[in-house]
Amino acid sequence: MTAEEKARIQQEVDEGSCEFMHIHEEIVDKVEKVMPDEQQLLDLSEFFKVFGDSTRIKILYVLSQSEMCVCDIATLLQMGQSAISHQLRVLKQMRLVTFRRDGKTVFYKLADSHIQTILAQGMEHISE
Amino acid sequence: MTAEEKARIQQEVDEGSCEFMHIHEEIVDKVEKVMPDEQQLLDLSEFFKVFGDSTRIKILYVLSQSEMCVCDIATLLQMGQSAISHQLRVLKQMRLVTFRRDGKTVFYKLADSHIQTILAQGMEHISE
DNA sequence: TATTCATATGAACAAATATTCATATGAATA
DNA sequence: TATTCATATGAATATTTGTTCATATGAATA
Repeated sequence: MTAEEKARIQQEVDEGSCEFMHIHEEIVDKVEKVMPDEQQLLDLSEFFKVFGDSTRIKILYVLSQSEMCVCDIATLLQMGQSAISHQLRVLKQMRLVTFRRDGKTVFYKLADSHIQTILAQGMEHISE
Repeated sequence: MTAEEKARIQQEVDEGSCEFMHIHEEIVDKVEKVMPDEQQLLDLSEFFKVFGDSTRIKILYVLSQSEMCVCDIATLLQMGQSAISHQLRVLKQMRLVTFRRDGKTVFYKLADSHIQTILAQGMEHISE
């Protein structure tokens, strides 16, 4: 057992989480080696967080059917323009939607095909 | 314009969201016809909500590498056993993980291949 | 260039949620 | 069957997050 491992185990004991003997070292060591950056997993959860709100899911769904403007979305969802606009900002920041301007109107659409794939996989999962 | 449409538009005006003229009726009507149940979209957002937390994403990630017990996960994530256990319950309820018992130990693993697909698509998206 | 109007934004409030601490549960085994 | 120990759970707290209201912005056009 390396010094690093000892330190790790001591930390667990300090935290009161797990005792020594029943940790499966082979598994822990193996997986530890392939863990992505903390930051990458954080980004990943931030990305999925965007899908985890019913308003945003509805927006993504309607945009999967057709490009449309803020007011079309507000109408379909029966919600206020401001709420939609706030959520569109979140979707833009996470690059889930893009937009084009046409006169005074801004048309939004899904950014890329990953979004469709993820929505479809989610639909499959909950339909099982 | 049908009575139903008029009612809808009146509602928007009441809500102060959108004025009358700039709604694109063809789009709204077309998409309205294919909207899934409110409940289905709600379930979908609840499903994705589970991916939207860094602790749960880390759990899903480590389980994508190997089946393992609660304490292995707590060790890898450097978190308390209780926190992991609470999150595993969420993951179980949403059928993202399953488990088997072996003596006093409970081994968890990912429930099905959708989970892997969704994780992979998410990784691709944030890596672009 | 003054006005209009679709969209965006800031602040405030309400609601949801993750972690910790303390403790319960319940399967294995002494 | 009494004990052990991995895991689960309830309550409390702190933080995050979504919506509303009021207002700003800024592109089109009169």
